[in-house]
Formats: sequence, structure tokens, C-alpha cells
Amino acid sequence: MNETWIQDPDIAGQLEAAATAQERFQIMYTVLRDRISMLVYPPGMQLSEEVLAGEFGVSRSPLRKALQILEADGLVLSQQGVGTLVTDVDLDELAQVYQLRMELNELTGRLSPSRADDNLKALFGTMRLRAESLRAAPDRQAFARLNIDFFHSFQLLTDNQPLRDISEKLFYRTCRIWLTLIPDRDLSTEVVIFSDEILAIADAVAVGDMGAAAHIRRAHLSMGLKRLTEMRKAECPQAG
Amino acid sequence: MNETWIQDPDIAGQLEAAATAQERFQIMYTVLRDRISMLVYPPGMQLSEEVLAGEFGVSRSPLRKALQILEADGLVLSQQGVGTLVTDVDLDELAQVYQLRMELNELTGRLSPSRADDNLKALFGTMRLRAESLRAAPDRQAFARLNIDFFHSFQLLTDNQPLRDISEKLFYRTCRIWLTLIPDRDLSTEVVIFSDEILAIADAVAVGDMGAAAHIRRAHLSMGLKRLTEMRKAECPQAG
DNA sequence: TTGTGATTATTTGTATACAAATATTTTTCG
DNA sequence: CGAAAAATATTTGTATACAAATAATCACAA
Repeated sequence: MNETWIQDPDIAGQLEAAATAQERFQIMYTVLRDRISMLVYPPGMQLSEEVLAGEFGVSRSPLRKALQILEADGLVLSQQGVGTLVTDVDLDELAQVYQLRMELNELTGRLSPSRADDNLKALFGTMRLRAESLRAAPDRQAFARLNIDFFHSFQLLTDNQPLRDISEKLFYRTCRIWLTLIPDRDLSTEVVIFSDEILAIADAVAVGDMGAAAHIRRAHLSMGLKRLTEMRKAECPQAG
Repeated sequence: MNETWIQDPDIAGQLEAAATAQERFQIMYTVLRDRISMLVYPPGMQLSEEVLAGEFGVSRSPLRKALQILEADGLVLSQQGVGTLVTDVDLDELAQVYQLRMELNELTGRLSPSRADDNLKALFGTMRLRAESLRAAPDRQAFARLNIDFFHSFQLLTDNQPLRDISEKLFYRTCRIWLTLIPDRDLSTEVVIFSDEILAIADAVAVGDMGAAAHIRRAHLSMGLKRLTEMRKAECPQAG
């Protein structure tokens, strides 16, 4: 687990600097969720409370709160005497989540769409640059990172807070499936598809058409699910 | 807090009988959520960890897990040195949640609708009877209880589990608003409206038309939000 | 009387020791 | 040697003491 210290040099320092318990919780929760999503902790991996508490410079008590919320999110599963294991994403769950996300994304364009102010347009401009950069040099980690960051940008297209909260839970529940399933030989193909999606949505946001952005996103989610299903079949043909 | 012991004579016994930690958590979480929803713990009330742990016959540690999940659900708010307070439902949040629930209920009829088997029809038959019974003798507690139970019955109309999970979180986030806002003089009116909704939806389920059931539900949610908004205005006219 | 500062009490947050459950290893017996 | 059983180790769950933050109280002076 030493690599993670190198990637994130000083979580313990951040935690010490945090003023309130809520801030400390937020840091630990976010860091752990990010590591799970980026496959630093791949599905099936055991997360030791003692080791994590040691790395974060806290006792097991506050760390356990973060793990318990992650368990409620469906990202880990704790069992007495066994351990806390990162969950796997099965195909049925994936399909149901994606079906729901498709519908929710349509709502993003319809329910309380946010105004396309300059900040928002600038943000999507940055996304566009990152997409082009990734396209020029495909990379698994950068792909996953952009996937997460673009999701959060997209979230800003609605002002309906419950919708944002729910969309976020659903997104993190399955987003690591891409890193899990994409074979190296298909990476550049997927990067091209994804960057095209970002460019198209950035165009829609640039002209202030949130509904169009949402429909583009929905279409890509639909096609993405289809491709993921194919990848899964290719990986273990017996699973039907 | 002695009244609650009388209502639920032996939570401690149930907890002792539970085999696993997960079962114990589920019991505590469900009991607390139900008490908040039924206004046994009204908004603003302080929940003492020590008192609750004493009532449940456990230490603060496992109790805190239940409270922490309830905090993630938005039903309570814990603050060091202050206490754990039951949250209030404000009007903006209510409107956003209801908007979202309206759309989700439409999905209930469209996404993986469940088959109308005999068990389901029997369940909605029971709901019909309870609605008629409530109509004959309007009562606040019975109204709130039927509201909760009917919600759970309605959940069975879809097989999409993530949709169920999300709908449940949203429902419990605001359902106590009815008990909070309905003045006694309007109770019988609301009971009639609600029982009409149940009868109509039960009819739709009886003929196996889940889509129709969902649309009826959606329409009633929309009208319900409108009435709640009026009640709120009537209660504190200055709030605009 | 009133306001202000100090003190005390109350409550959640954290650390830690121990219990309970499971997994692993070792032993024992056929 | 193999299998079953016992012992050991590991890990999360629980209880509890203490720390930190806030609220409430009290004393005292203007």
C-alpha cells in the first residue's frame, strides 16, 4: 500500500489541517471513493481499517464512518471476521443503473436547467482541451480521470440538488467498470468515442442548449452500455 | 422518551435476538427512520446518543452507525458539542424532491415494470381496504402509516432495484411534511383525496396496467405538492 | 439591572481495549 | 498420507474512557 502514499503524499496533513469532523470525514470519504473509482483499490481488494487509519493518521473510529458510508453506497462490503472488500460491478446491476442514468440525464436538461454563464462555458472549454489532449495521447488513468471530472462538470447543468446527489451516487456505483473492462487494444477507440462526446456536449453548452447536451449524453450512455455488454461477453463468453 | 418504549415494547429484545451486526443495524436504522417519519421525533428534536443506546440496549458505537446513515439521508444533523437534531423540510427542498419523484414514478411504469401476480394484487387489495377504513375514521397516525405502507407497495411495481433505492431515499426525505403541515380541520379532506388515489391505483394494478398506476401516482404527487405549498403559505404568510 | 467573562455541564468526536466471527495453520488420529 | 479437529491469527464489531466543541450557568462589575 506504499504506492498510495506516493500518489497522495499527505492525506494525514490535510486531515490535521481540517477544522471540523465533517471536513475530516469528507476528505477521507472522497479519497477512498476516488481510489476505488481509479482502481487503486480494484474490486475484491481488502481494505484494512488499521492500515488505512495508520496512513491517514487517525484512529479506526472516524475512518470507519467513511467506510460505512461507502458501504451504503455499495462500493465496499464489510463483514466481521472477514474484512472490508471492494465490491464488483455485475452486469445486471450495470444495466439497471445505466437505464436509470439515461432517464436522469434527460431530466438534467429539463428539470431546473442551470444558466449557461461564463464560468460554465469556461469549464467546458477546459474539458474540450483535456479531451483533445487525451485523444492525442491515450492513457488509461487519464481516461478514467477525465471521465470522473467530466461527470462533475455535467452535474452543473442542473440546479436540482436531489437530482445531482442521486446522479452522483449512481455514477460512482459503476464508473470503474470502464477501467475494469476496456482491453488495452480498445483504449484508443474508446478515447476517441469519449472525446467526441465531450466535444459535442461542449458545443451544446457553448450555445446554451442544456437540453441538447442532456440528449447527447443520454445517447452516449446508451451506446456505452451496449459496448460494455459486448466487452463483458468477449471477456467471459460462458457467462451468456 | 418513555412513550416510545410503550409503542415499541422490546427493540432491545429484537436486537439481542438478531444474529449479525447487519441485522442489528437494520433494526435500529428502520426504527429510528420510522419514528422520525411518524413525528415521534419531530423536526428540531434532539436525539441523545446515550439515551437511545440505553433504550436499545447497546453501546453508542453501533447506534452511531445508524445515526450516521440517517445523517447521510438528510434526516438528522449531528454537530459536536450541540447534539443530533432531526432536520426540518424546507419548501425549496420539498419542491425539488417532488419534481424528481414525479419523474421517477413515471419511470416506475416504464423501466422494468413488474408482473402483476396474485401476491401483488392481493397486497393492493389490502391497501384498498385500509384506505376505505381510514376514510370511515380519519386519523393522523393511521394516515401517515398508510402513506408509508402504500409507498412500499408501490415500490413493488418496478423491478429496477436502483430505482427503488433512490425512490425510497427521496420519499423518506420529505414524507413527514404531511403530518407537519396538515391542520386538523383539513385531515378528512386529505384522507379522502389520498384514499381516492389508492383506490384508483389499485384498480390499475388489478388490470395489470403498471403504466396507468404510475401516471395516476404522478398526477397525485403533482397536486399534492401544490396543496402542500398552499398549506405552507397559510401557515406562515410572511414567508411568501 | 445588565452585560461580560469565567466556569461548569452537556454532547458528539476520537482513541483504544476487548469481544465475536471468520480464516488460517497446526496438530492429531485413522 | 489425508482428513478432521483443535489451536492460532486476523479482522471487524462493540464497549468505554477521554478529548473537543458547544451551550448553559454563575459571578461580578459597571
